[in-house]
Amino acid sequence: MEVLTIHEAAETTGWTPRMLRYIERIGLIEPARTKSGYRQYGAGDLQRLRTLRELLADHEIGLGDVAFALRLRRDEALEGAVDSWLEAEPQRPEAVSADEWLRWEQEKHARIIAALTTNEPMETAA
Amino acid sequence: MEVLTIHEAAETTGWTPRMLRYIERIGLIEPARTKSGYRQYGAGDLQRLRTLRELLADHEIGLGDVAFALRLRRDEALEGAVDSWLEAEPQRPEAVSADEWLRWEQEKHARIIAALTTNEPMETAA
DNA sequence: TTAACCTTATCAAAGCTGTGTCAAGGTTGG
DNA sequence: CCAACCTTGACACAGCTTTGATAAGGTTAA
Repeated sequence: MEVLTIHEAAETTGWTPRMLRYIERIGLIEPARTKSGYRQYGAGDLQRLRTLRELLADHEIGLGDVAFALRLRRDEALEGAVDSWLEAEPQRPEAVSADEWLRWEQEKHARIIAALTTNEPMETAA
Repeated sequence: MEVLTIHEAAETTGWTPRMLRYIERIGLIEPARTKSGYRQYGAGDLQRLRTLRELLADHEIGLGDVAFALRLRRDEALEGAVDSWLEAEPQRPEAVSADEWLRWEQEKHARIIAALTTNEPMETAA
């Protein structure tokens, strides 16, 4: 047996067919299709569906959260913007003047751009 | 003028006081407090409130999304788990046997751990 | 060929998010 | 001391997310 239909995949992973379609729609797992459009879940898809369940349960997060993490990873501009915003976090308000903060902000952007163009630490190629 | 009250902060940032409390409750911006509990918004808080508005508008994301990104950044176990799950993404199902996939999975964890303990590319210290 | 699948689309309900408003009470500055 | 703030908590509502059910129709394998 090479690939499973949506009902079979649902059976072996604990999701419902409905949810498998939903998970696909939000971009998390997009199985191959037959010529006529039937979904074909391969071994990798099944494993990912199972680990997805664990991920959600273990950390009390939702599908939307994982979808957002995926979006972050695919949209570098977004990731940069979010990271950049979060970066300023640990500042205690009293500790900085508006001026210092602005300089920090500008340097931060520079740092992030530098990091983006310098680091490519984890190539996905085997 | 050093710090602003919640209504003043709302005024100058375009949020409502209600939303400022909400933003605090989801962990995004936690202003200092006076001894008696009044919120004190400093220059940094105000700047972050303004850039937060931009961030949401520019990228069509919600406060909950930013809150999740913050959670990712604070909970390394969560971040590792999510990244690890997303990592397997580009695989085409037909291309891998279950065996190969499992090995890939295991190596991936090793790679991620290695990366975590090796890279500390962006120190937040000035 | 036909039963048992699959597809997409739609209606629906439960729950969460984001936001307003109000109440009961504490703090503060003139 | 009191008007004008602030606090938390609650009720409420629109809109979105998550999930199920069902319908109308295409595909497939015995």
